[in-house]
Amino acid sequence: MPRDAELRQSNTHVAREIAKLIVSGVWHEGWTLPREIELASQFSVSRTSIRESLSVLKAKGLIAARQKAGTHVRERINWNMLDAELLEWAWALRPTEEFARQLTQVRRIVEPEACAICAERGSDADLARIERAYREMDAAGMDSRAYSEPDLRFHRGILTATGNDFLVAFGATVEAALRMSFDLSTLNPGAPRKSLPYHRAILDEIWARNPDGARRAMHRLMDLTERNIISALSRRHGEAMAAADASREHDA
Amino acid sequence: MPRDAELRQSNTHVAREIAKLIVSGVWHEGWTLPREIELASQFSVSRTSIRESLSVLKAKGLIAARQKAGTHVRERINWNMLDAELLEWAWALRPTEEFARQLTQVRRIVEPEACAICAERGSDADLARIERAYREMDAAGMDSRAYSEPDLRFHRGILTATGNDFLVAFGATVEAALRMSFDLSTLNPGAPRKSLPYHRAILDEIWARNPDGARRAMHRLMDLTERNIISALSRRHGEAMAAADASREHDA
DNA sequence: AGTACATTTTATGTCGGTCATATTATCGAA
DNA sequence: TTCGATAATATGACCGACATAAAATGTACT
Repeated sequence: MPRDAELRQSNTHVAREIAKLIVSGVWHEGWTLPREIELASQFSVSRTSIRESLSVLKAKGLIAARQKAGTHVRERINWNMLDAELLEWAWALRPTEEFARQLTQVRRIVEPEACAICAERGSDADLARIERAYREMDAAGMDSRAYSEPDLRFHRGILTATGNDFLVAFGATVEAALRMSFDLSTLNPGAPRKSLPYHRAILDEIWARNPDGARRAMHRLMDLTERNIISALSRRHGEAMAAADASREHDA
Repeated sequence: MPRDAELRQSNTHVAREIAKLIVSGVWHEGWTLPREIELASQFSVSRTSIRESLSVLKAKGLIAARQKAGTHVRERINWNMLDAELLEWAWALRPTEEFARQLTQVRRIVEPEACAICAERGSDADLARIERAYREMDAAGMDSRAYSEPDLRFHRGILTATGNDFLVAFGATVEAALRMSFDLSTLNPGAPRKSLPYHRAILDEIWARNPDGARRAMHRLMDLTERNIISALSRRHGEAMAAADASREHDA
């Protein structure tokens, strides 16, 4: 369990907590955060650990430090929102509809084009890898968890097949989007599974070395994904409303 | 001078050096790097400083550490190549044609779409900001340095106007591409300046709230940029060849 | 011999403290 | 009032020790 192990480590935990305060806006842009010693006592860790946490957040563009002047929150424009951990934290801490909308919008821009490039230039070995991922998705049945993992490999496979390191790096964004879908799949069971034939269509176009068709097929999958996310979120919204009504009745 | 100040700081320097070894492939994927104590003596800094450097590289996805097992280079798929510093390092350390090609390819995918969204949804205040950046580009004349800075603001302005945090984060990639163009502008003076009317055309389409036109106009700018980069790189290649010939003559 | 379990080893993780450095803030003299 | 010297202070770097987890080794038992 590498992820859990990481979370258990104190510096990762502290980094996450501070990131939470920043991403949620409690510590807004330009804000000078408490001195390292004060942070250390607030989080009950040593100054060394605080410094390691801060250096992680510095690396992700959230904060910057200057001697004597202190450490301040950088403006959003410098935040590396395409970073894997930051995406994970942002969704886990604030699973908003806005986040989902924006993430889906970026996927719609990047993935169809990547898919076209893959159809044009992907090696047969790349395509075989994607095919394997597809078969595992098919074999997963209705288990969202078992479906989600090869699904990510399918999309990462396409990005990797482009041979473009920056598109490969975009895999972190896709991963975040799929995690989001997975989180919402309890509200909309079976929705992921419905995407299987769309994946088949994409793969067929790629095998046929048809860039335009591949782009369109990926675009249709993005449409479906967007519809699923929106309906899951509105359902969540509805449940929240119902819960509020129930609590009002209970109060009365 | 925040950038210079940062570079002077020892942990940033060490992080850059180690990143160089990893990005250039000297320390390949899966490689277990020397123990922290050994790194400390190699780089003549304390273990504390090494640890801060490593935590930066961990944050960027280049390496991962496990107690007792050591620290290893993660596979490329986990590298956050869209990170601002990593982009800067990668180009500074290995200014290859492949890097330029890939970076340009990603811009071609993202920026035209962002431009269309900007034309559709950007606020008048957003557009005014882009207009101001354009005017400063115009006023910069033939000075590449003075032209480059508002150029970045122009493109960042479009990304910001989309209201999408992930597209905003893509600004780091655009920044890297413009820095690359600037570095190559000594080989191809005046090339950046030729892009001015293309920027005007983009702005006109955005003001006209014409998404399709804006997308096409941005696409034309990307075409021009790609041509400029390729010609500068082939010129550099030619100069390298000439230098090799000269040295051969000298040897003979 | 081979396997399951306990023990040792070791590299990263955490701690507290000290000193260095840069930059802000303060104070004093012209 | 302004400019320059000085003091205060928050981050940056260093050190040495101990904690922890996991790999490697050793040991007992089948």
